[in-house]
Amino acid sequence: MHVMTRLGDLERATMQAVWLMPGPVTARQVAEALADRALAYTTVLTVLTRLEKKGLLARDSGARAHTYTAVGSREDHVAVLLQQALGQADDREAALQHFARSVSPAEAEALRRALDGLG
Amino acid sequence: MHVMTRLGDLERATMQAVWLMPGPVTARQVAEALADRALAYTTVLTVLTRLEKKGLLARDSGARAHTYTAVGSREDHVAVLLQQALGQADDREAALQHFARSVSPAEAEALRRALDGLG
DNA sequence: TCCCATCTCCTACGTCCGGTAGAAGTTCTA
DNA sequence: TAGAACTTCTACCGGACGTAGGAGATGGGA
Repeated sequence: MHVMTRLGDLERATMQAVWLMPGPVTARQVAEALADRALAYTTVLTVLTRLEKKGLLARDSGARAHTYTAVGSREDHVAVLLQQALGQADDREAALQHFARSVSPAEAEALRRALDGLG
Repeated sequence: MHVMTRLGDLERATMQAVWLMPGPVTARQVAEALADRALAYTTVLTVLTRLEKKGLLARDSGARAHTYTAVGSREDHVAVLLQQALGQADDREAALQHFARSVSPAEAEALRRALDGLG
């Protein structure tokens, strides 16, 4: 997965929409999901194309209306973002320690469980 | 610490330089630290000003040559970035679990220790 | 005291990214 | 076959950043 993960607001909202809908999605469906923004259909098309170029969506041009599928899950995406953020650190472990102190108790618990499950 | 805009390459390099040097720093010192980039002095000035506007640096205009100090540590900064990344998640705990599986063993260990130290 | 080196401030320009969308061309369908 | 629905190409605009010059202020040395 490349490092092209810099998303704008609309791009983010588009990804959310795609992640929420099950299976491959058409531009029209995305447009409807983003109906509150009252975007031109072609705007949605453009955004989908850009997201494909960024490697976040895969396009199936088979049918008349092309369909798009998220390449990774939302959690995968966030994991990448987290890794990128961590990449800014000089001392990754120190940064993680700071971070650990900044999460909620429930999140700390979730982290503990995940770490325990690593084997 | 509010939500700061993203940092560009030069801005990031500037922050690194400031974090590496102890105590308040003058523009000239930063310029020297970034000597490999052969920047105009005023370029450094501009970047420092922008970083101040973004809340990452604090300026002391007392002396003839103003001095700049990092508002937070590099680890603080990374912690904020990590929180921001986490903010993209729908299910924060699930995202953390994915993340936990993506860190190195040493980092996992550091995380465990930090979590244990939370009390 | 006077001049130069140094500093700050303001302004600006070019570029890239992201939001937004129209025009034109293609294809399905009633 | 006409119109609806789709795709492709191109474009414009604003904001963020990298980059920097000119103008004005000022301290230190000759």
